[in-house]
Amino acid sequence: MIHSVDADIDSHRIAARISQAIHEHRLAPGTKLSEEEVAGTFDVSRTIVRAALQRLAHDRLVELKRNRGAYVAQPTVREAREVFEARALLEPRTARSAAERAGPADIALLRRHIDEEHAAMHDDDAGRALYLSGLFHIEIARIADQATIAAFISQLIARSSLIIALYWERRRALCESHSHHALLAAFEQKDGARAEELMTSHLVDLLASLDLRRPPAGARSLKEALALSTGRLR
Amino acid sequence: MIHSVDADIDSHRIAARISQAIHEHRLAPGTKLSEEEVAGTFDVSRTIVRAALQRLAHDRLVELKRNRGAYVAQPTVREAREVFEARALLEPRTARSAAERAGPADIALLRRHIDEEHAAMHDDDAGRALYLSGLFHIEIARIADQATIAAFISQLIARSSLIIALYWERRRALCESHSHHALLAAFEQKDGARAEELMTSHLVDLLASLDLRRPPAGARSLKEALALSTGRLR
DNA sequence: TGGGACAAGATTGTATCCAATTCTGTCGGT
DNA sequence: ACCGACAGAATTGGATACAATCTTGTCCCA
Repeated sequence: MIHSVDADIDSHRIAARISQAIHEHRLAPGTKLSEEEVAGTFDVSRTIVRAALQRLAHDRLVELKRNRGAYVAQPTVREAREVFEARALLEPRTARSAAERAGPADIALLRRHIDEEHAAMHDDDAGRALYLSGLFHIEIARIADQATIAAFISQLIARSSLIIALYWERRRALCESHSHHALLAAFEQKDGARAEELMTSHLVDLLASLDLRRPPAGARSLKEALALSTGRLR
Repeated sequence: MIHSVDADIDSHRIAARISQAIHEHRLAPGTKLSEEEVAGTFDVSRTIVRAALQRLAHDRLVELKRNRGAYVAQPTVREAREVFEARALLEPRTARSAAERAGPADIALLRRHIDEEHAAMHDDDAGRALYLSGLFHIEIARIADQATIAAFISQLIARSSLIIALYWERRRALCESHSHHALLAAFEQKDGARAEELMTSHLVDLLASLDLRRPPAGARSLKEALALSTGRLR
């Protein structure tokens, strides 16, 4: 599962931790990631942190502004559409082939993911639920045994997490577990065609649950966040 | 075209140069990229080079071996299949939407690419022809106006270049320009469906022109290269 | 002659240092 | 009171120095 990467061990670990924090919505889009602060948190030198931030920047999870530091990315509306466009090309066919290949162990694993997702939901830990929901998709790519595509999907799902943080319409119920259950059923029956359809509509639903009209909803800088939350200033 | 990246300017430039060299088959798979050597070549410090190599490693163009340096990647047979699998998911639909969106300027640009490709071919500069042939695909993704997908395709094409270096069967004529001409015709007629079909079969042809049975054809290390080229060792 | 141990050299990994740029707060002018 | 200029502080960018690891060559012994 964890294929030991021969590249920078620590920077990999730090990038993974930050990535997970973003995924769980514990780091909001726009948050500044000061090199020294991160270095202090993980007790390494800035050199390592810089490598980690570069890696995250390459995955579009953070944006590096020259001489100004690293910030958790804030996908634009356009980027949001592009991410879901890419997912629409990759995930349905991948789900199909995963459904056709899935063995009992794979299905058990997926079921465990869904259960954990439920548990997190019940604990009102929406962040963790979102993270697990992402893992579900990544797991499917892994089952399809396509590491290259899985890497792409991982990146897209991480970015989706940011998009959800910015654009999710609270009004609409997201209710991912329903779609995931349906997908699991298709997997159990090795019904690739149905898995492909379900994944397609799942992605459509997800996109539909976003409000991609004008405004990037979330707090992007502390200043702006306060300005917005307190109504007009003064 | 060149949207000024706010991240490391020099490291971006160096990564691009190395990437192009790989693309043009001027750097063979397995070649070691010594930090100091690269640093000397571009007259910068190792710091910059390390950033560039990390970037290339993220794109799977080089492999970073801990404490042992950076080497031009040598995709396995499995990776080769995966890359073309991913291309098969992304490129046809992208070609379709590009064909439907392409304006006269886009078509002129594509035609210029094909012409340059011909010229390179005529000059017997197979490396440059291959590079331009890759640019043709990337240009299509750009026309489709999907930056995210375009980035994925760019990476896949770069890796394809390595795959071709390792697995291309010289016997079979590659004759990319023929396929590219046909695609261009579909673009001129704004025939998205046809463009999608043509791209699919183009990719199938490309994959078919490779010899993905056992052996990774190219020279991977100097030692092994000599061992192979001189027959049995003394 | 072949193989293993050891030492010197070379290369990468990380930390630290200094320069360059940006940010912040203050001052002075209008 | 508002705006711009300027100085100091803080932060990032890049180079260098040192430590850790690997490679290479030699020597000794079986």
